[in-house]
Amino acid sequence: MGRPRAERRPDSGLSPRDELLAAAAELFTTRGYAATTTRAVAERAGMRQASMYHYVSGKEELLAELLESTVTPSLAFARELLAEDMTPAEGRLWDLCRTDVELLCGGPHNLGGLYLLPEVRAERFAGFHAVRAELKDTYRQLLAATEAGGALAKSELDLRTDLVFGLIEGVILVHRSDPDRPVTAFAEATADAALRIAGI
Amino acid sequence: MGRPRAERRPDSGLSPRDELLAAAAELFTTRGYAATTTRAVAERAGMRQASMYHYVSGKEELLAELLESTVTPSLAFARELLAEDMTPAEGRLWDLCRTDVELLCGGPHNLGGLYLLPEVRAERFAGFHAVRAELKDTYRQLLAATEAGGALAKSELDLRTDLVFGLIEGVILVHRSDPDRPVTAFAEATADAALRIAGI
DNA sequence: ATTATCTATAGATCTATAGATAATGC
DNA sequence: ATTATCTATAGATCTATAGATAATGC
Repeated sequence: MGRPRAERRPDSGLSPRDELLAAAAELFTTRGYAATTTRAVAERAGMRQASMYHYVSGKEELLAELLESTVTPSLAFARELLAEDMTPAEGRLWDLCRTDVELLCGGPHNLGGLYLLPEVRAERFAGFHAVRAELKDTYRQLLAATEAGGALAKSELDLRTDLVFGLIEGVILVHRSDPDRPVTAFAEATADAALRIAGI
Repeated sequence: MGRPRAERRPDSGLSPRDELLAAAAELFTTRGYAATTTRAVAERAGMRQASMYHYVSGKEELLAELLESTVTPSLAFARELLAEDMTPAEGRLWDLCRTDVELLCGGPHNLGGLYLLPEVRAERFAGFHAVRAELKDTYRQLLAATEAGGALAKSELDLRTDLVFGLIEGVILVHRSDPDRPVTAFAEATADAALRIAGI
């Protein structure tokens, strides 16, 4: 109900809010955040610019929600893995790496690419940064639980964590310059590489 | 000569054009390209907004020039290394990785971070992409010249090149989240990691 | 009556040009 | 006379609000 839209389109199945999020995801990742106007987002979602404000307070809210949606599933999986303390840490770390690469490269738009936006550093997105820091800490803990990692001094452990985490996030850049690469094999190869960096 | 500036400042030693480039480098990397106004760039360079147009045609020209200045030195060094075909390729690859990490993390602003800007994909910056592709190809050739690399099938060689190159560029992200890390040790550790990924 | 949408627009930018001005050089 | 700079501004945005409208539900 409510006034009909000016331009009717086939039903996407998504709620208007989700249509806005999907439109924002595509535009933010391809054109950038600042370069994307509220009009562009609204129109791609099938409504007029002003109608967008019925669902969200503005662009910021869209970016904040998209950002969190990229890390939250990773963190959930990472925590599951961390809890399984009877399986060897090596295999769990490998699983985490593979899954993260698949999550980063899997979606329709390069959602991980949102993390590259300079605006993301703003205080407004502290929530995202907190979740990301937790995810990184899970990497550190898994690394420390491996046989090779258990022997490391703290500073060396931190360094390896940064290198492994950097490799995984660097995947966003690789994916950006070659979006059509088959994901599964690439995710496994990256996980292999991560373990080699970790010293396993 | 010419009319004096409205606000006098201590001489930086740089030409006005270079002051504009330096200002743009800082603002583009921290706030992003689209979010940076011509006024912000000009004013940080010590002149009024309109005066900027006496030196450059607009923001695009600044970004194009900054981008090329980040890869050109890398490529020059990479080519030197490629030519030294009596020294083992393993050591040369390590040198290239180390030097690139130092170039990416060394400067005053996170200049490598420019590469993360979504706007960089535009056709306008084809020159930069060409130079970057050449640099990546040098990585591939060095890798192929190593003992481990010589045995690889083409697709496997390409994959390892992507992983190594991804690790190096991923360093931009690591550097962004921790800009104060001592660069030299980090560059060496990253080069070590790159060789491990390469299978050496 | 409720509500999802629309149209219209005020106010705040931002870019790029036009034309004035304040130095130096000849 | 030359030139690096300035001030002023036209034209083109873009955001967010105000208020109208066209559906459905009761």
